[in-house]
Amino acid sequence: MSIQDAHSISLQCGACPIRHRAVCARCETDELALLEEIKYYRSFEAGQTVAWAGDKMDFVASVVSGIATLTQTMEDGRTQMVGLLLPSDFVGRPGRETAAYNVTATTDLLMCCFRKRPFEEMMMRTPHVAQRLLEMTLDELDAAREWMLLLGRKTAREKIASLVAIIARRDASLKLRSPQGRMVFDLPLTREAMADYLGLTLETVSRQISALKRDGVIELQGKRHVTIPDFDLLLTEAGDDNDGGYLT
Amino acid sequence: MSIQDAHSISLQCGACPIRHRAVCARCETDELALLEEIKYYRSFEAGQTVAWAGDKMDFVASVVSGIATLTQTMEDGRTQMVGLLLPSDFVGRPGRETAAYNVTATTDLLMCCFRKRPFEEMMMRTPHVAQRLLEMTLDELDAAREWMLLLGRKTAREKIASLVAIIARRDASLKLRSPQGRMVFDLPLTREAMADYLGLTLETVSRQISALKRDGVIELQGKRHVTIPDFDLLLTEAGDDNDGGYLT
DNA sequence: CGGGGGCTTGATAATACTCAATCCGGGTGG
DNA sequence: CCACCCGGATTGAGTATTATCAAGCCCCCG
Repeated sequence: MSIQDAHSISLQCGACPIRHRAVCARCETDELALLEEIKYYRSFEAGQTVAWAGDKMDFVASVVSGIATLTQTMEDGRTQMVGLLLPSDFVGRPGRETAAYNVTATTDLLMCCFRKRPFEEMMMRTPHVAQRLLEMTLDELDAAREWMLLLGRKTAREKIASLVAIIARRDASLKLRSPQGRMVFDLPLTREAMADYLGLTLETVSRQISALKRDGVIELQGKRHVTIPDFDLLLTEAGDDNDGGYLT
Repeated sequence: MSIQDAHSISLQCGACPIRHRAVCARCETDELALLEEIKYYRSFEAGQTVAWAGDKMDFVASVVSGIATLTQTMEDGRTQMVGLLLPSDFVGRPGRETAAYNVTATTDLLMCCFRKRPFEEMMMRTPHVAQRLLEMTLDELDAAREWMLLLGRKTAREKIASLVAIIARRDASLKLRSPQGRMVFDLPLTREAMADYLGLTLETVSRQISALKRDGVIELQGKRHVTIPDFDLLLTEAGDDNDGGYLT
């Protein structure tokens, strides 16, 4: 999906790559037709800002392709990432007028947007959108709580290992594989973005990546391309409980 | 509301102190009647565990009075609080069989419980419960993201000031006041619980409380009773943006 | 070949942690 | 009634981890 496409085509919902996971996943054919009427596509280049915290935001959207981040900043410039949005993830809050966070495209990004007002009306009338949104929000809350454990209690090394594991898992799920054994993928984030995710400085990120490489937990081809020789080892380094769970 | 009451009386929803803020806030009279049928009260003493992570949990609940915490722990014992539940807050996730976190009563606690199955059925049939739950979950997600900024980027001093401000705000909202000027209230958490909230050690919590006291940002009567001479000063210490916002 | 962004590495400093001793206040049992 | 005890809290000394400041590298691209 190239950037230009966004202006020239109107993707059919039935053929949408995120159809089965997005906020519209539960919709019936007739509901989909309603969504089809109010949706439009917007694209952003890597690095572009989608919205600034406090901006009026008159749409909500699903990420179709690419990656976006939600970040919060303090007056002195300290910034913390509070959301990492991958394809099918939802942006914006029904019932809120302004953006609560900075939304930034970290790769080229395509979003499926709905004007807020019609979307809210649709949520009132049909239950399936609201049901799916609740489910997705609960999942996000769980992810946020996992993230809080990482931020509050993990060491720098564990934080890096955790982030690599998270990305590995998401990549595997995209490829419909189970995360285990040897895995190969790309890091979609700069060292600075990783630092903002993990509550570290970019120097510490760099050092710990080097350390994990030295210790054979990860292998690097270039700066971004990663090989995990042993996913379980990575999980151990992340401080995650990787024994048990599969017997229940 | 004493502990004994939980076993002897069945509070009428119409007279419930959290009626206007809880998951049932939007319910009509007839929906309330349905809830009334499936609800029951449970009480816990301060310190008791409501559920362990991984336990089967066959109910969801609203906190009626008292305070509970959600915590996550790593194998080596490091623990991070990921939720602080005050009256009207909701516990449990529809559609999930087991508890995802440790739920602990930090004060005497009264909960209004619904067996999961009937509650889920009710969510399917009537929209008002699901709508309110979505709203509450979105609010919690916002709070979690604010919390992430705190954990990832704030100094120990800022963390303490932030926590005191959060508690002050909630206490004010309970008393239907706006948070400003001079404020007096109790800290409902031990130093250790604060440390788990903030991702610090209890020694650091203690030291920073002493420092804020020394600097006149807070005053203490005993260990728990706090006076804030100037709420704006506290917000400044918390690193929060306290100018602007009230003009929009 | 030069420039620049992203990244790495090094030296030093600051913040928060660890280990340890002591304090305080409230409840209990002699 | 008072001494004791205990959990929670405070304070101190020394250490470790991570941040800060700074220099330089790598690789792509013009």
